Amino acid sequence: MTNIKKIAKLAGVSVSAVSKALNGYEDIKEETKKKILEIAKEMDYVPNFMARGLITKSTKTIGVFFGDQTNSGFDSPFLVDYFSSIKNVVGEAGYDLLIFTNQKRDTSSYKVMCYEKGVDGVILILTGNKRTDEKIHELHEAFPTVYIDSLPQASLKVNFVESDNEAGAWDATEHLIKLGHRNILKIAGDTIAKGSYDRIEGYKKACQHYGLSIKDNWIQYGKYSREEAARLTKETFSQENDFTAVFASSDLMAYGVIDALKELGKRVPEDVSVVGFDDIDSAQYFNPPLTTIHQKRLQMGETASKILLDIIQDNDGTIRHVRIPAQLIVRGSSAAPK
Amino acid sequence: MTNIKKIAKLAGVSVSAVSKALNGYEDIKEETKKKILEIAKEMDYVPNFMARGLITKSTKTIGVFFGDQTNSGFDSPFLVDYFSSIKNVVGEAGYDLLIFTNQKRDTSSYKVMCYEKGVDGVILILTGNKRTDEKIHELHEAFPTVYIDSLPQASLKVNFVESDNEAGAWDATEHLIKLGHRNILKIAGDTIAKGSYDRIEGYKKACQHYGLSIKDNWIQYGKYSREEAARLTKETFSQENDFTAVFASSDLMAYGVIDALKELGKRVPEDVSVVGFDDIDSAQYFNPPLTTIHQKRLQMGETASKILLDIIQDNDGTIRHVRIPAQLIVRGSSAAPK
DNA sequence: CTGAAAGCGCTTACAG
DNA sequence: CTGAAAGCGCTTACAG
Repeated sequence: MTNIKKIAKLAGVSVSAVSKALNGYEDIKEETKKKILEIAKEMDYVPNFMARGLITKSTKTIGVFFGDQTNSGFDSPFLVDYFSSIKNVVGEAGYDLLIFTNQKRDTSSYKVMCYEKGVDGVILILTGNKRTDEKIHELHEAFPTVYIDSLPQASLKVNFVESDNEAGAWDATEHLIKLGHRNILKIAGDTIAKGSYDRIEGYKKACQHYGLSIKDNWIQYGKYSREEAARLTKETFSQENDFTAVFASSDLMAYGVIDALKELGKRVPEDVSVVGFDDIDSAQYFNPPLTTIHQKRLQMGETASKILLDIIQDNDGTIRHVRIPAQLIVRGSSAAPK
Repeated sequence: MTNIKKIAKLAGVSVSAVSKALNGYEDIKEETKKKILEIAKEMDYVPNFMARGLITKSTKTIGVFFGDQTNSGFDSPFLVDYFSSIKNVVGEAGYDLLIFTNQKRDTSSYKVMCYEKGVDGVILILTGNKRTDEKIHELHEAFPTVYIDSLPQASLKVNFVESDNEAGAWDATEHLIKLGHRNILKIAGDTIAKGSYDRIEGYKKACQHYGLSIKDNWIQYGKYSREEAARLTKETFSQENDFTAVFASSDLMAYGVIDALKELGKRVPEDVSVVGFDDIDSAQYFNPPLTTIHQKRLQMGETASKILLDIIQDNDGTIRHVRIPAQLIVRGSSAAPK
């Protein structure tokens, strides 16, 4: 490939002049500039981004970490939406995306990985079990960072965007209560993410608000796994058989619940109503079509990207925290109890 | 951040010595090496990858282009599987992924973009309408490149991995014929990709093999769009009403066909059988569950990544072309005609 | 307006 | 084994 030096030689000017022409500086004669640009074009000049980045410390690249966790790699139904919206916003602003996949390096520090690749900012998505407050905080101190969803701890002082999980869980629970259900089993997710707690909170508060008292074993932890949710459902129903509804903290777990209910010879929604959370693509096609809480993932990705671009341009140190409303979608898996 | 110079100073050695220690060279005293490594660790040294890349011309990064096309951005149901498998293979080999999203630059040349970002190799996925033989060929000459799926032209001399589309289409058609169908409408995709032609070929050849004669208007082009497929189905059925089966070149189009048939008051599969192609996630949940051709996308991504890593290590100029078998999955949308 | 020079942080022959 | 030096391709004060 051509470099700035060759162009300078051909144009009969200095490399500084070429650099200025190429970067649109004003203090250069229009004529000289034109000539340089012509030659550059003729020679198919492409700036070497590493040489440039070495000086400017910018690579026009956004780093993305995601999915160290079961059910949240690229196989997660959410990721597609997040990526698609991030891609658009960030792409329009002139950035490419660097996805950290290298497993040969020491992955104990997000910060170090970012230094290594020289990204201008970072988006963290569902970074799973391996995340810790320290890792995220260290990163946040060193790079413009936005966290999407699944934050380890509520108290963490980082920029982040999430669904309003508590309100969503409240709406799901209220929906069941208003249909007439009194005994509602909660299949919760794991306990590492803020969102998981919020979905339990919403359930508890709605029950309390409507005067339903919850027994200890009414909240079970299904690890966001279809199989585990099925197992728990069977186990819990074998101990206590008067549940008329189940509220699962994810659609995948709701599928597991329905699997189990079918095995137990219960019809959904005639015998037991089931509500999920997420509204993944297949939820509308499931049999029965799943009543669930729709997460506005595109909007979440978009919002996170915009915040990140803002911070990259001007980081005033303010911590931003955006909560996107989630929406109850009533489909065929919920109905009034008999 | 610390650099090599500071470490050299602290260790009381030259920068060359530090560089050698850090990169595991042999011609350095064990004792010196140890000391350097200790200090580097103490100071949280991270090599500057841009300075290194400037010299080594390697960034340990694989570039990915995808989706300039309708229905094939990150919103494509396939992409997830491709990415997930690429991520694993490439990540194990010590590479990160650079996704070209920047829309502010001139995107007329893949090659130029790759030079700009300094990637070590490239994977092209479903790069849609904007792709041309020249663009792809130019890239192939300059960088280790593998194309997955959706190749513009059969003749193109590039490394690529695809499903065996023709055999898959043959199997789908044969399945319908063996059920007893004689009048099978083909809703094909667009006409820019090799795979699209192959799926038509498979249909034609199977029909021919079993002595079915196809009329001209039995092959319609639905642009891989659910809506367009629905429109075409209604239009074609209004002209000719004796089809007992439809074979669509994608699941999304099969959904569109079923949408249209429902509108026309036809039951699937009782009145008309429908077979799709792809086996996207929701196909099994659709009502009725869709009979379709399963593409082994994970295997495709894996194969493409392995080929790419091979080429990066040792490019002998051989063009590799791998065809992965696709598999008929019989579900509820196909049955014998009445 | 123009160019010589320093420098970003590293690696790589090469001389000792 | 060790270090001085050149150089990767660029940008950025600075002097003229």
